[in-house]
Amino acid sequence: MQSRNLLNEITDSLPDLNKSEGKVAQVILSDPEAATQSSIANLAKMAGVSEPSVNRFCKRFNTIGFPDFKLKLAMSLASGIRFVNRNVDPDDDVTSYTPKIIDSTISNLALVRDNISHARVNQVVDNLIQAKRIYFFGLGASGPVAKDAENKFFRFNLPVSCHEDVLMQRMLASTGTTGDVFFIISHTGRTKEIVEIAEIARSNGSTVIGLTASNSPLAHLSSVVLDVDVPENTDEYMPMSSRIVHLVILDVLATGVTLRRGSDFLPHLEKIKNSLKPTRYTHKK
Amino acid sequence: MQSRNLLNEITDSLPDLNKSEGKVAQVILSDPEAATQSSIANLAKMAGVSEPSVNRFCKRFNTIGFPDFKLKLAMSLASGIRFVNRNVDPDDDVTSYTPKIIDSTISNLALVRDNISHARVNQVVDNLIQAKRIYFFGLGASGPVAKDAENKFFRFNLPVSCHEDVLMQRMLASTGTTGDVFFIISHTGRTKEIVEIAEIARSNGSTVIGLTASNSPLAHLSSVVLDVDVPENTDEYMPMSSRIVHLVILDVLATGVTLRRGSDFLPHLEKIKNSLKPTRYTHKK
DNA sequence: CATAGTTGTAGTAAAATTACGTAAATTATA
DNA sequence: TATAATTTACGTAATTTTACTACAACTATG
Repeated sequence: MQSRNLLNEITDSLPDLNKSEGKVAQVILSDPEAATQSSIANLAKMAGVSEPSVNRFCKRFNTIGFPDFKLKLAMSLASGIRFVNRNVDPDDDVTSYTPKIIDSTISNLALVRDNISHARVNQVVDNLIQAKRIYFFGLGASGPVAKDAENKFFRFNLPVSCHEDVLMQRMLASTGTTGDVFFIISHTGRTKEIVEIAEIARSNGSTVIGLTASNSPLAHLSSVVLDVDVPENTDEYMPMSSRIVHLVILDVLATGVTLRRGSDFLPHLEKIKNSLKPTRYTHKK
Repeated sequence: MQSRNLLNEITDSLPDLNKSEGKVAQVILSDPEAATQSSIANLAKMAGVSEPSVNRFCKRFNTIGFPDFKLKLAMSLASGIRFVNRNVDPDDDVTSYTPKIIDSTISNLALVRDNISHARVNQVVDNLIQAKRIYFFGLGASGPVAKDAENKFFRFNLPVSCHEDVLMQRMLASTGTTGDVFFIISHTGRTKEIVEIAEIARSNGSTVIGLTASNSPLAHLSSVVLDVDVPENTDEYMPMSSRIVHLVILDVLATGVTLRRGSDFLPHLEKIKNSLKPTRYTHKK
């Protein structure tokens, strides 16, 4: 599959490689940038193997040959995945931490793009369209995400609301019925309150959609899970970018709903857009 | 500069190219993907020029030669910029609109990464650290962004608050003084209410930081502007991704503040993190 | 008509790939 | 457990492809 990242593929298949291929992998992984610049002869020397070994190594990863391999490698690097491990350093200055943070966000988005289950997305869109009511729940950092979701989805003339208060959430969950959709957003999927609320909602026959970490308690409880495994921020300096990923997934869902509604629905969106015009200063020429 | 995108560079320098170089550019721009795959001989034939012409073309763009050029080109493609014009289509299905939306977000982030003013970021970090009080203001879609910012910055022991209510905003702005920072988030920078509020704040000697579109009324009024020009969503199906960009910029600022605080401050962040532990189900082995 | 700039031809150098043979490792067998 | 048989891994050398350089011819411009 073209979709996955070449660098990851190499790392993953590291145990399956034989001796000389292993050496090649080592050299490439230790400095992928350099690898994209070097010739096959040079790389062979670096790894202490023959040129054909390098060539065979390349072909193992579904590339035509060495030049094609370098190309794919360069693309992997550019697609941002490389920055996964480039953490912010205590003595970084603006010029270095700014791109690092943006790149790490980009890299997380790229990961989601390549791994998200399209079937699940479709299923969630189905659920949202057919819902009698939709509740977006989130706590802490997911609170603003839930609010943003409300802001997006009310445009569809769907009965949406958003709650950040555990008591409200609990009450609503316990009065929900079949046809109600509880869309629960949680980075960890382990917050006790939120998990309990999901439980209550399910027990009343409501649909629970979890936008959360896979294999978390919330994920197991959900009717449909959109699982997002953004690497934990072990580094104190790295911001949590699961919020961003969650927001973008909500964008995807909103787009799915819009498309499903068909073009008849566009005038309605237009109307909402226009309603804001009088609140704005017009553009000057 | 290495930072800019090769495809853009080619497009921009299109008028300055001579005849044969122009032909080469045409062929490459018409199908950059193909260009990265083809040999110099093939590309020369495609463009109807000689091989050295292609080679000269490559060198014009600060590349060592054709292979290096292909590499850089491949990287440009991978960095996501290509998707700028790939809009969602009414008959797209999940498998096509999902990557389109994520890619367009990525592309916007990449743009910001390459164009954001580091000096301004620094200046804003300065302002935030020295602030007596910080207010985050946003309306509509920027409301959740402001809330997210509050969620981030309260961790720094800074006196932050967040307001989405125009009346509150107006009152706070009018009672602000020197040393107060009003951080105003607005996609358009043209919402009358928000612009007026910025005006009031400035007139009282407060610092106004605008996270908004360049050349907008709000941008002109601000003490410091972080300008973000995410392409307008002319397409009905495309979600507005300036929110995302705003959030990531706030991540950058938060990181800036953390770093400026120095390592003495890390235990404090750790404490906040730990305070959430009892609310979570622990990970099972 | 001269000169700077542009383009192509032909030769050369470099790089990558293939084919093949030897060595190592694995498995089977005595 | 030793050894033969077979597979797999690896490198050498030749071949082919690819890219680059030097130079010559052409074009346009003053």
